[in-house]
Amino acid sequence: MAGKTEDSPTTSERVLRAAEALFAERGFDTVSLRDITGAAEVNVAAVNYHFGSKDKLVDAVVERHVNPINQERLRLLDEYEAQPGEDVLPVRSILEAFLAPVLRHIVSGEMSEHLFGKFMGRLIGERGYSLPQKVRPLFGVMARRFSGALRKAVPELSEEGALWRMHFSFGVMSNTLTHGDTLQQISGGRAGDPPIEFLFEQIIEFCAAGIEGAGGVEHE
Amino acid sequence: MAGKTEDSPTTSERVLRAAEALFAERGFDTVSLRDITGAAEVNVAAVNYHFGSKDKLVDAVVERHVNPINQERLRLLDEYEAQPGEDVLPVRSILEAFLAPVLRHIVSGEMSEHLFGKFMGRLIGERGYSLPQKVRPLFGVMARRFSGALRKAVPELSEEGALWRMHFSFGVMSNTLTHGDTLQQISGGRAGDPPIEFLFEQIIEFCAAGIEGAGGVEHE
DNA sequence: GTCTATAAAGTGATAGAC
DNA sequence: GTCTATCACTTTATAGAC
Repeated sequence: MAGKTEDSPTTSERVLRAAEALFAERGFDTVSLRDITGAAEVNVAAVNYHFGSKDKLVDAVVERHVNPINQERLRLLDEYEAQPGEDVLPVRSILEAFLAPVLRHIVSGEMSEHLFGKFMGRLIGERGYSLPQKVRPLFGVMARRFSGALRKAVPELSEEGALWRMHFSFGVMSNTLTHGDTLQQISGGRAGDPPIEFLFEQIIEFCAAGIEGAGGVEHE
Repeated sequence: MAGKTEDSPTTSERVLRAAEALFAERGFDTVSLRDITGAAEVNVAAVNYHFGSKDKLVDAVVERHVNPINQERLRLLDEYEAQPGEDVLPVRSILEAFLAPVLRHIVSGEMSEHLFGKFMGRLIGERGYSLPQKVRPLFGVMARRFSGALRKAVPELSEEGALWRMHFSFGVMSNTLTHGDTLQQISGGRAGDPPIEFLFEQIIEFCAAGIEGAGGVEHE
């Protein structure tokens, strides 16, 4: 079921690739099975044959991109923490473990920057928390591991505070990916056109400062 | 066309209120005219009579919530800047002018926190930058005014850097509104259930630190 | 595994009576 | 300004031939 050669992709792969591009561009609900099978140049019935339903196809597309990224995030955090030398992992490294896998996913061309940003935005905006079963648990693990690392790095942080600050950081990344081009339009080009690597560097800097500038983080 | 009394809302108002709740809950494209007119308890034909089309209804709903918030943002920034005493408006105040109108919009019950968050998320995720004509110009004005204020407060910031940092801050707010409840689910309740006012306070703190910790913000 | 043909339901929009 | 009835279309999904 996996990749075969570059030149003769499986029918189900043709469907997946066409689907992810169309979903990113126009949204999960707006895109019809006919749009997908048309772009993939396969028969209308192929989707239901290979995936069971449109909903399951959506889940498959989501899983295909989100799980590898989250796994890589956890792997990187492990790797950084296992490094000898420093006994406390600095905030910047934690953020890097969190953000770099997304950057690599983009740069490696799994999906173009433009598409992947839109895809993430769609996923978050349209699907909200009704994420497929197969991607949900990893998010729980990540929340625990990353907020834990953060609390070691910034001892003043409560668990609650650490979780929310991770969430804030996720918001910065997600919004930048999804709507970076919006800023450029709104500002009439005055926001420049910084390369994605530079933007990620800026995000890490912004978020690290935000996290380290942690005051009281308990309500009441 | 405006509000009449509390007890006998206009047909078009019934439609608007039903529509915004449904759009927030389920997305612009997923909700049908029949869903809306059913919830509003008006006739199917009423939408086309009063608004012309479903698209125009969507625009009306968006405009109704977004424009007042943006106007209030600019008004607040004017007010703060006109205050004697300090000659440079601190970053925290700039962020407050940016965020407080959203908080007020929620607290005043124009739309509930839950709904408004989802609504913003939908708007951003599904509509992207194809915002209605009537709300677009205000965003341009805001980008200019707020990034200008920021550069006065943090002279090291380039125009580009100021715009991107405003954008980052917007991302934090937008993502928190839209997916605050997601964090609570992911973390298994360990993120607590902080009141919205406290969360906004935290966001301002996070973003102020992120903006003030501005290093080099020019690429190349 | 892939195709055609079609079922069954839902969509936005509108004409025309009241 | 509100209603019913209906048009023209698209949607997902599936049965059955090959």
